[in-house]
Amino acid sequence: MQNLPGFRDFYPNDCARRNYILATWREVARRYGFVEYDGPVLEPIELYEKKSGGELIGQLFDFPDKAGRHVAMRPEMTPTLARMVAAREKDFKKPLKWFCCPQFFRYEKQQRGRLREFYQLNADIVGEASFAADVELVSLAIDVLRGFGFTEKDFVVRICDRSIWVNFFAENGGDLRRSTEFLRVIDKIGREDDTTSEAKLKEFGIGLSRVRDFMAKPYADAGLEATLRELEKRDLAIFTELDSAIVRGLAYYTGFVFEIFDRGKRERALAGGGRYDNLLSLMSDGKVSLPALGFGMGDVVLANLIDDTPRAKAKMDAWIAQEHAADIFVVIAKEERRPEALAILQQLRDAGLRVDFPLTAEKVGRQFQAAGQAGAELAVLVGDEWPQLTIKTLATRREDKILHTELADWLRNRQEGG
RNA sequence: GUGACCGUAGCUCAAUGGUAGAGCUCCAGAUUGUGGUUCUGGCUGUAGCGGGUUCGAGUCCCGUCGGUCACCCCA
Repeated sequence: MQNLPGFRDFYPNDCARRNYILATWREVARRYGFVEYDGPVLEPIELYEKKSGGELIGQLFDFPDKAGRHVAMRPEMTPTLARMVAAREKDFKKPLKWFCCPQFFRYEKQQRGRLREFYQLNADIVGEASFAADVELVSLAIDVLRGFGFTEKDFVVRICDRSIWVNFFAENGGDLRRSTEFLRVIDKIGREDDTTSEAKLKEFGIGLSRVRDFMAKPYADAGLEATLRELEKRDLAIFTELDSAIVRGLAYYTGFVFEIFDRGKRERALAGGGRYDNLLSLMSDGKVSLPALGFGMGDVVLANLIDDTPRAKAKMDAWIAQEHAADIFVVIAKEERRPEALAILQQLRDAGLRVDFPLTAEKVGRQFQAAGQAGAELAVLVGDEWPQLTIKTLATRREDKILHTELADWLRNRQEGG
């Protein structure tokens, strides 16, 4: 039996890679004062129909459950977050700084950087309308990537504000009721050929050349200017670029938006997000109205970029080696001493050390080989000299002989000595 | 969902339509109480699956499943 397309088996090394990514996400998010939350993996389909309907539904893993409820595997977190916040909004001091590392499911044809199952860091700030929240969120996204060992040479954050396009639209005689439609056309300009874009823009009475001119000159409204200045104060401006072409495909974004790309342009977007000040009100039928913003960063593209970037790869490999390494390997040199060796083993494990040993009788040479493969620092050899032990430091091959009753003290001294 | 290319050992890959191979990994020995190197030997295949053409198919054709890439979409 093969696994389903777009779904992954996580063998120990794959699992370690995933854990590294999740651990780094969590570590940086906590450094920023974000707290972790989570919700159900399975939701009623209505939750996702509410926000946009139509196309989104086609990419859901959805099915009837045994009671006939129409349910869907979660494809994103925002609707769940909106429901959770709406239900107990008054229990939490604003602004909320919440993050989550959920596994998502989307029925799409997989290719590089896109599977049917993936993890995504989601970080959201709810209840703060000021640009300071925009800066905090982008800063978190940048520092997460720095946490993986990336620098400004590896990625760039392209930022924009949808309001500059809404203003442009109004100044060019556009009907503001159709501004969302207009933004969708702008979003696609880079991906569609010019004749298609030209034709679409004609519906709004705007020429492609005028749009191109607007994109070409650096422009920022007052809010975006403030955001950029603040990023400079945090020394994070080197990671960012103003880019009028970033408007994001989703209809619900209301202002500040950003996307993060690798400089080599080999991968899909690493992350994307923005402000969605009206979404909570929409999702809660007007019950709760709070400004909000957030971003998502997926593990698949991120892992590709880590593999492509030697500095980041080395950092990950070091973490994994550390995570998997045993502290001590107990070598049973005389099988008759196995009971004594097991007592030592238990004593060491009780002390919180990671200790491995041969489950069945093995040649000493093979045991040392296993010790090396386990990444152990020390081998504790139990054999003929009992009650004396031989402790071998594997990296230096140095050997110390001590009484087994002195083992705990010996280890303590070694640790204190550095 | 549409299109292109690909599918041979656990992994990376060879072999004009003519008896399925190599490297790595793994296992064993050289070395009966001291590892990573080296040397020697060994295991592994329904050629993704199902049809067809042919004296003969890993090779050519069709279908199907899976993979990769592009389109689409990107919550």
